[in-house]
Amino acid sequence: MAAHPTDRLGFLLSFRGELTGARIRAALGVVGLHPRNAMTLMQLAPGAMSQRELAAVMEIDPSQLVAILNELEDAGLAGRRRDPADRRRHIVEITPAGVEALERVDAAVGAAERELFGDLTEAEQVLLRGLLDRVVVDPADHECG
Amino acid sequence: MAAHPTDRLGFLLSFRGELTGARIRAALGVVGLHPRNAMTLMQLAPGAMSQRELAAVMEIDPSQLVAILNELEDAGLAGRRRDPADRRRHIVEITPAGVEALERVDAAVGAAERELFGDLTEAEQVLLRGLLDRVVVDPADHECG
DNA sequence: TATTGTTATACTCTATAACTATA
DNA sequence: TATAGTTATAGAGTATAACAATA
Repeated sequence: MAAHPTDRLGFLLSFRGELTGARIRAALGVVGLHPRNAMTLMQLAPGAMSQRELAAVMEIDPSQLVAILNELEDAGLAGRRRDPADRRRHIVEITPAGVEALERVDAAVGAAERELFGDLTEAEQVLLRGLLDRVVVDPADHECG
Repeated sequence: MAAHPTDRLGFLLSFRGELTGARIRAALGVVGLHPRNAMTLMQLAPGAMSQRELAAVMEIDPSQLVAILNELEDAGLAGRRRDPADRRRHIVEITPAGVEALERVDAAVGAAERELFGDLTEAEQVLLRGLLDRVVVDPADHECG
């Protein structure tokens, strides 16, 4: 007992995840975009959707999405238009300039991943993915005291 | 190209790490302590040290440590005393009550880890630890834009 | 003059609730 | 009355700089 943080697998995963996240966010920012704005662009790439859907997918509050989309719109990387079927809704879509920016972001993230996982063989990366997928993370019923 | 976030190993590690961290923090809070206060107690368990050393070990600013130690001291879980050799220094040490609290925290973190990694065999947990240790996370020279 | 711990300040993030316009 | 988006406000967290005591 009395295990030091660094001896525990939970802390190791948490800390490595944190640092990996920081490295990925640095890559996301390559175009001069705030990391969360780049993430939003990624979510929009497959196709347009309403703000509410987008907020649900990204698991953020709709009110936070407003500022993100304002910035993306000001930068000409995404656009909002009213849904004719329900004029309360905004349909959000990525612009051609947004697609271009996203390509550069994708390349930077790919490079970051090659750096992060470069010491692992392809097989080991598959193994790591498989193990991570089996870590039980159900955020429910564990509020932080 | 144009890989969706969830397809990328970097995002997977980052997100799992995030959720694992949340679960661990919930466990750290079991005694009613703020997670970072419990972390501080963990660092103090092996032996006393100065505030500056403690801040260095925990990689936080010394000014942030002040509030943490105030709370731990108010709760009777840690104590500060002047270093006779250099009266500028505070020597920080865990109290018997702090050790007791830490035992309960340790038990809760252990339980959280059994939950998180319960689907993995011992061998797989060792494997996961080995793979995580080989992820290259050198935070230097990658500022977030 | 440099160092230890402390205080004060400002900035970012996030969470919440009110507000508008449409339905 | 309920829903989509927006705005405003407050709280936590963090980073920085100024400060007092000691070396």
